[in-house]
Order: sequence, then C-alpha cells, then structure tokens
Amino acid sequence: MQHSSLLLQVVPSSGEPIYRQLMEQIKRMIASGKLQAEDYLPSVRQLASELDINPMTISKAYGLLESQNIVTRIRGKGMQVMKYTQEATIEERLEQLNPIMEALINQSQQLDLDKAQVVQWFNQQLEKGLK
Amino acid sequence: MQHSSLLLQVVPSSGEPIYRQLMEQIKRMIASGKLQAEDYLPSVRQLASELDINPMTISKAYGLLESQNIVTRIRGKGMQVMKYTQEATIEERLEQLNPIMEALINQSQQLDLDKAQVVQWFNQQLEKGLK
DNA sequence: ACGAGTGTATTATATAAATAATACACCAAT
DNA sequence: ATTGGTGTATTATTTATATAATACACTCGT
Repeated sequence: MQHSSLLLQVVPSSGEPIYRQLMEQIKRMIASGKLQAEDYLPSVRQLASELDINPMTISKAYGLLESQNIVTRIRGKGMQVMKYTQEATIEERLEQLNPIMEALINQSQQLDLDKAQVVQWFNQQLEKGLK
Repeated sequence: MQHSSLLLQVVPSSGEPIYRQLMEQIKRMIASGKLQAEDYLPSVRQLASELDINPMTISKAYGLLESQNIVTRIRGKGMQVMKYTQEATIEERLEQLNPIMEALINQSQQLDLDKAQVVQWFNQQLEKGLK
C-alpha cells in the first residue's frame, strides 16, 4: 500500500520527543479534516521506514492516541480514526495555536519588542511561508 | 543579596530541557538590554532555590553560556555578562523569533488555517498578552 | 492453509537529562 | 584567619527517550 503519508515529518533533534511530535501532528490533521473519521493512520512499519524511526516509537505514539480515545486499534488492520469524529471548527483550530502563540508572545516580551514590531515581522514571515 | 531575578521562568514538563530554556532566556535578556555588559547573572544557588531546580542544572547552563563566550566566570564572584556586549538591534531581535514563527506557520498549515485567520487571531491574542 | 499485512509485548542497550549529596577552590568582607 | 558567598568537580542514581532484534496474535485475500 502507498498512502504516501509524507504529510508527517519529524525533527529528532528538536528537544520535543518524537512520539509527541507525531501525536500532535496527527491531532492537527484530524482537526483540519485531512484525516477523517474511520480513516486509517499509516502503518507502524511503513511510517517507521519513511521517517527512519524505530517502529516502537511510532507504536508508542499510536498507543497514547488510543488511550486518549482519538483512535481505535483494529486487530490485524491498523489504527483507525475514531468513528463520529468531527472536523474541528475554525475557532477550535485557532485555539490549538494558543500554546505556541503564548510562547511567541513570551519571547517577544523578553526581547523587549513591542506589538507593532512583532505583528509587522509576523506578516513579513507569513508572506514567505504560508500560501 | 536579592536580585529577585524572577524574570527567569522554566517549564520542566515542556520537553525542552531546562538548561536550554535557561540559556535561551538569558540570551534574549542580553539581546534586549535587560542584562547588560558586566551585569552578573543570578547566582547558581539562588536561582536553583527560586526555580526549585538542581544547582548543577543551572551550572550546566552557565557553563555552556561561558563556552559560547556570552558570559565570563569570575572566581568567587559569579557569572558576568561579557564586557563590550552590545544590546542587539531590533532587526536582530526580530530574527531571534524566526524559529518559533516557523513552527507557528507550520502548525497553521497543518490545521488548514489561512493567513488572514491566523493574523487576526494573533492580534487578538496579543491584546491580552503583550503591553 | 498460507502468507503478507496489521499492532504489540518483551528484553536489552544506549543516551540525555535531571537530581542528590559532598567536597573543593576561589573571593571578599569582617 | 574566619565566614559566607561565588562556580564546579565528582560520583551515583533515576527517569524518559529511542533504538534493536525477536516473537506473538490477529486479519485479510488468495
């Protein structure tokens, strides 16, 4: 099977543990509808080989997603996005950005940058990075 | 001595190692001029007790800052911000926000949010968080 | 029944990070 | 000289993360 699944990416050196990076990305993909109810996640072994990561690290992420009732393990088939899962509203998705925005605001304060400067810079960076 | 120094804060559960959190915050405080050339960093023991963190973790951060020539160890006195250190320009400080902005843009894409929505939300959050 | 595909358990190893408790070398003020 | 303040070295222990190599139980298509 293909499922190319190269939507997921991981930065092992980022401090953030790999299994958490995976969990958060999958949650975002569910929130945005890129993964829908009853869709299957890429298989452990396939994802492990694509990302060059140990299969048990993937399995750890999947197991935790299951324990959070986000995904169901289906024997012999794989991990399935929970039935009845709804794509998140725009408002809900925006709220998921809060932790990182908090960090950004925090760093801005420590750098003694004011609101206007940061917003301008943010817009400038957005031009280059967001469609 | 006081130096209350409660400018520094740390989130032990964030994945980001404590010693790196400290290093980055101190670098930002130097860039913004909150710490100036020849200022002293809070002492290892004092900071350790304030943040409820092991002294050797602080010492590790300080040692790495020294090896990056950001700070000088002065025997019997403490860690001093390098002489002749200049406060960073606004442009330089804005560039220090790039890594976190990249992450924010990345997450926005994964959530399938568009530029206008994110900018609006960002402004809204800024109202609450930045003076 | 077989084989290839699921996720997972197990055991072991390695590394980074953090803690803990001491001890040391140094400086400065008394 | 003594005391109390610096940072640091040392050794040991603990925890979380990640890897590695096997093995197992299950499902599906043939």
